[in-house]
Amino acid sequence: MPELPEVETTLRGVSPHLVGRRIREVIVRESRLRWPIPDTIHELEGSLITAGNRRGKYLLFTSAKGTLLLHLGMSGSLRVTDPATPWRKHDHLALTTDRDMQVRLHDPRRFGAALFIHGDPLLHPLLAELGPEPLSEAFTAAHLKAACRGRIAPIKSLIMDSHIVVGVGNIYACEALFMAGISPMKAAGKVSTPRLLKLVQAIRQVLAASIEMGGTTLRDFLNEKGEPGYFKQTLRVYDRESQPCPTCTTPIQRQTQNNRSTFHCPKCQR
DNA sequence: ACGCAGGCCTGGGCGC
DNA sequence: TGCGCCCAGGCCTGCG
Repeated sequence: MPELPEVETTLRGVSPHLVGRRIREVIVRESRLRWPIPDTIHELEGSLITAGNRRGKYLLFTSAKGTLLLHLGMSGSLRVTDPATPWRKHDHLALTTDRDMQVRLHDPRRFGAALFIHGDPLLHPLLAELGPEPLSEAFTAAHLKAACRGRIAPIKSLIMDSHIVVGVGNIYACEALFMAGISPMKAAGKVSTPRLLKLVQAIRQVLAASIEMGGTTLRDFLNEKGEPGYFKQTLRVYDRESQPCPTCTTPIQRQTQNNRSTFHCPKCQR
């Protein structure tokens, strides 16, 4: 579900309720996520959360004891709620704060994760090898060009590879490639440098615009208040099979790449 | 090293 | 109404 804009939206929504707050209680109702929730997560109890950050699609909440790492997987979301609110099915984890509020992790498919990391989280194997943040200055055309050199894999696979650039999932990969006029199937190594520059700009633009609108709610993404994001209405190719291309009216095509749906305009994207 | 398919899960929508 | 199939914002693992 969530790509970078949805994770960023979640971070912004949840941070005011966690950062500067002390965790009173950690409640684990279902520990079987992508990896088991470790017992060490209870070390958060009594701890002050001093910072909330995002690295790629990972959320990081810092305490003196260690860092809480959350990943929302395909179907995860965080909700800020009163502790008295009835639990929903698939509410797996909750943090109760000293303000008597709860942040609950809801994740029907359980592809998400909640880990507790001692020491520098950026050295954790999940984070250590990640590529640059797409909205940072480190994500440049030169970087993308170097990553694409000699690669015969489709360009879409490369921009969805978190070792090359983080945060770009299926929706925004399709959208950015449309904006840049590049076919998702084109071999990465064969995309010209000017077009790679356009792609970098398109990725930045589409992610920033989506964050502005609170992310994309396709089916089930909701922010910390349970509200949807509004970027879906802005999508130009994703989930629009057979609908007219907004530029040239050619029907948008859907096909499968790496077991994922790809949407593109066969005329505008080469 | 690289490219790809499979697997992890649940739930919604569809055709029969 | 029910069943089986396909599909879904991610990403790790293991194969050739």
